[in-house]
Amino acid sequence: MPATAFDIATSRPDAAPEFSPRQQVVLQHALTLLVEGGEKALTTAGLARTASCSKESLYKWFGDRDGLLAAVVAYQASQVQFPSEAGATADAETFRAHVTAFVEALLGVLFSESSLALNRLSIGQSNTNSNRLGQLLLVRGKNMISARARTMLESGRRHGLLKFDDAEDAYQVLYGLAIRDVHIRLLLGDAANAAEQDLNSQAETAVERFYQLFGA
Amino acid sequence: MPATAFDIATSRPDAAPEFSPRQQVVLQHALTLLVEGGEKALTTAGLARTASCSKESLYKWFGDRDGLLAAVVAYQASQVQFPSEAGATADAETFRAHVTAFVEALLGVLFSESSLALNRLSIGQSNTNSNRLGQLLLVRGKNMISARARTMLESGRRHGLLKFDDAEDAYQVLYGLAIRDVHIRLLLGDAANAAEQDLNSQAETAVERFYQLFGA
DNA sequence: GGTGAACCGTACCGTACGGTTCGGGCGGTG
DNA sequence: CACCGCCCGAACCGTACGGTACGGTTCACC
Repeated sequence: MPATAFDIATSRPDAAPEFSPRQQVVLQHALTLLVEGGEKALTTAGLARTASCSKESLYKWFGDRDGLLAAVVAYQASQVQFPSEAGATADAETFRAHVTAFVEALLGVLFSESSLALNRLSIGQSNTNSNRLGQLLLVRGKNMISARARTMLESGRRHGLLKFDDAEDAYQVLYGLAIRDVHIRLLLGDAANAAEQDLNSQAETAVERFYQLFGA
Repeated sequence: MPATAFDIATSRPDAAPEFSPRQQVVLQHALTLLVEGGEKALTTAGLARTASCSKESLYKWFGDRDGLLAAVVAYQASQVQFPSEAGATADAETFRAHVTAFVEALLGVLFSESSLALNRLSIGQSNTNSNRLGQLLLVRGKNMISARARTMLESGRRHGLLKFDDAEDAYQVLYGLAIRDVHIRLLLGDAANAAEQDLNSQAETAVERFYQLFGA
């Protein structure tokens, strides 16, 4: 029994499921279908036709439809990469620039069509299946990012650039200042306005306010 | 043709669809089914059985299943009531208390099981049906609340208690400070931790930070 | 008492989709 | 060449659900 849904859900978050190239191509097709038409558009027959594979292979690789959905989530999560923080706490200037870059990358990920599609999918399934998808997205997505953010903020605190008691709390404020209600509006199908599409200036404004609250 | 889905979607947001008492009972049953089991749990046959009505009546009242979903959204939106702001800008103390109460009410609504269920439903449908549900939720829910908030904040500015350029921008910051990532986590099926369930203290912290940024 | 509207309960139909099975093609290996 | 594993394409099955039709009941009104 190869990489089935069960393995994905229970494996360590940092252990990549290592889909074969062929499987990754299929998962990319599945993701495209999801982005275009939502969950209803991702049928096993439709995916088999689009990806030129047989339904038999889909069931062999992913177990069942839920396993396929979980695999899509895991696959896209593995595609997301954040800029590394190679010693970016040199001085106040570069640290703040680094924080801004982090926020901009966060906005870029959360507002991307693929992320929105998978969030929509997971949210739609969150009260069924013992909520495997939602947990998967939280563990492989949000928690990874939040961990990265906390270490970054704590590094700033150690260098006397920031002041806060709880890094998680500080990160949540930064998140709120940056995202506001844009994420939920996009999830509901609303369109971002011009200002909200300028991720760089959005990030700078958020960081500016964050420093007003937590700057040393 | 009575209050069909089409009427609901195109009618003015402030024109209540005026469901009959019998229909409201049925819609309440539908909402309960949604809260308990998500969209999949709301089948026409299941609702007819639960609410002791006939499918024929459902289709007569609401047109089709989409119309039923839209009616549930409209019904629950009409149930949400915010505390009135009867001259609450008397002095700085009571105004700030009023802002805090508003934020607490906002948290209470957004984190309620019915609101979460309807947001999940609308988000899950947001890339189908020309996105009627999402727009409905935005217009009847978020926009109403945001309008209330803006007038409140502008009243505070007129009285010299707050300082900002754009009321919408200020409200978004207040929203972000209060909600952070809790909403999306709850939508994904995560549970709120102890601190996040204390809506009052959450609201006070958010307002405290909001005043640091926008207090006069 | 008669009439008609509203409604309930149930049976029914068509379809879409998840999941299985089968025949056949293709490439590697002894 | 024979065998075998992997896979494609297509046909097939069972079921769940949206939507419709119909007989029977209640009740208001004349």
